[in-house]
Amino acid sequence: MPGKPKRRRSGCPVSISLEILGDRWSLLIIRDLMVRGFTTFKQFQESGEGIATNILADRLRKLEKAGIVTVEVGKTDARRLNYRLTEKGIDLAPVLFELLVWGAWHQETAAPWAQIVSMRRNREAFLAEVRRRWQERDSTPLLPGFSRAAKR
Amino acid sequence: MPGKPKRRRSGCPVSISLEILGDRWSLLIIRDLMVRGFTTFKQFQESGEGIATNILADRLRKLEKAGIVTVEVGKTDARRLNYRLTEKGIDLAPVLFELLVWGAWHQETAAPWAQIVSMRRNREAFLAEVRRRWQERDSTPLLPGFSRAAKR
DNA sequence: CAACATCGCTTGCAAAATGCAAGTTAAATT
DNA sequence: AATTTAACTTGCATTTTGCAAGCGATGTTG
Repeated sequence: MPGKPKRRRSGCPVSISLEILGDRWSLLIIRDLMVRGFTTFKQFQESGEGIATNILADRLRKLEKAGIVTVEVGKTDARRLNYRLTEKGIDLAPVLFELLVWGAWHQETAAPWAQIVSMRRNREAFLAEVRRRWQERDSTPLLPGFSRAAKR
Repeated sequence: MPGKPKRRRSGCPVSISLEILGDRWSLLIIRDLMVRGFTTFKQFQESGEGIATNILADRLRKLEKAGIVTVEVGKTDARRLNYRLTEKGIDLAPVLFELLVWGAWHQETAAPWAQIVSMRRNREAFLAEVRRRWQERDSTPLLPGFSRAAKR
């Protein structure tokens, strides 16, 4: 049952988390699922970050194997696959939240300052809202994209 | 002054954070600096995760350029370089905290369950303690290592 | 219902990052 | 003076990433 034992670097929880999430793309896909309301391959592809399709396919497969996302065939269009976060996936909200706050605080980003200050002040409310949306399958964007060529 | 403009994927704070931290090693080094009290190249090298020395050197350089760590020559031994987190670096504590909690919760790790429960309950106190230790240059380990061959 | 478009990939190949072992330099220790 | 130690660097093999093109199944259009 336990597939391949997959050699771990250590038993440290941080290290184990990073073996799944420690790359340039996985957490961005999760972000798109979490706060942008994306559900399809196409949307990730056009998210503005410029991920290659082979990498995207690979990451989605790995995230599914890791139990972070699920896929199901579209009801009305069988070509379309709908990706969705699992509970394990939505539990990454605090990680993404802290990454966002840290980046906005210490780097130059496109995020408006006032919004960051507000998010920091209302951390719990924000995270509750993220979870509520997930539970209710509400896929209206909670945060906007910040791509250089934001086609909106 | 702004060196090379370094093409960014987008202006999203999460994306920008991941351009610095999104790999398998950077956050582990930061973890070692933050809660294990490591300060030298040698210590990182022997941390049990098995990082190669060329990669370690590269990451330390990048983290320094990113303003996350500083280096200074040892007072008593001029061979020894002491690495230390900057304030920007210690501000990553919440990110690491959430990664640790998520990993311990959803994956099989070596972290004792009771300790995780306790950490979750006392998040603020824990983070305050991390910061206190940093300010006071207290480098006694706050959390243990979990390497398979933990030589302690 | 035939032609065309769209979705979610796969394939092939070049370029970059990573991993491994051995070597190097300057500073300490014996 | 010889040896050890710390912090790397170098060379090379392997792996991962990036880019462009192609492909099969499904859906839409005239």
